[in-house]
Amino acid sequence: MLQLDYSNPQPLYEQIKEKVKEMIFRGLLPAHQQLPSVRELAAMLTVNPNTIQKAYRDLEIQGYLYSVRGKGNFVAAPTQEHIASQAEALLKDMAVPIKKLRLLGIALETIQNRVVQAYEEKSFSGQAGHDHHEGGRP
Amino acid sequence: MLQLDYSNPQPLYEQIKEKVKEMIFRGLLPAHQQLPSVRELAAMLTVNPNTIQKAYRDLEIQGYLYSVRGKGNFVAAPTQEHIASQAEALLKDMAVPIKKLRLLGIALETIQNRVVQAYEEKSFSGQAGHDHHEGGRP
DNA sequence: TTACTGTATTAACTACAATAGTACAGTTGG
DNA sequence: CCAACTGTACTATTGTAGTTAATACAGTAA
Repeated sequence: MLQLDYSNPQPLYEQIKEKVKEMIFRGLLPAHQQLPSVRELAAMLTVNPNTIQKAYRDLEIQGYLYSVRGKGNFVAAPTQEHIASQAEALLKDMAVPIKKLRLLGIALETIQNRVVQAYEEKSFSGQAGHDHHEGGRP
Repeated sequence: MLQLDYSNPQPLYEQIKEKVKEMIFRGLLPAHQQLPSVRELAAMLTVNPNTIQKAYRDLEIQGYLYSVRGKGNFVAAPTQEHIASQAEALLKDMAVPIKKLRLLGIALETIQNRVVQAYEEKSFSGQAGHDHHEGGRP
């Protein structure tokens, strides 16, 4: 469901953020769905609760979650504005490699073909997990 | 000519590598052109010689430079194979944001429009304000 | 020889990522 | 109320990467 890669130089909390965002985008986590508690998810991933706390906090700041003291963390309702700003950031990211490719003398058509290819490709970490609701139980 | 950004979280040696690569791609540094010595460039950028050494070393490993003990560092002659592998890496980089954009529900056409836009844009590092519109499509 | 080149090594300092432990504040159900 | 859960905050410690610093060694050339 949420697998961490310790050989990845990317920080654990960044990996967690990515996974949660991806699950939200895929619709696996509907709006107002409660997330595992900081301590619970930390136990599931065998990382420190502080690491989860940082991931959740960042996601809250970025507008993906909202957190309620004493209750938990919940998926935020997506706004059109939020999606647009996320898309804009991603489109901007693409500009850098494109400009480098032009400097390398790569034709625009070549790039566009790969864009279509990437867009149509079955995406990364492909398997859909199943929903498993669970209460805390010692 | 080669300006470092200390507010950039990217390591100095990475910034230096990027700049040198860019100058090579732009043809400002022809093959076999001698680069500033490690100590000289370090003095120019007011950074430690070790930082320059690391940048040069990485560029040598990546095939951009060759270095001769006692003489200096020189721009390597570009090979078709080298360019192809660089291009492949950049194309691969583009795949990640594209897949995220699809998850966001962004249309392929929207992405492609921005690809064209980025490709045709003149500016890269530093210079802004010059909106030299060239070509364009009806 | 002298003065330049690249190269290697070690030490120290800083920042960040992560763990560990503790403490406090708010919610909820029995 | 109380116990058990939630989020939140803080300090201390470890490990690693980036950077500076200083020194040394090896090859080239005037």
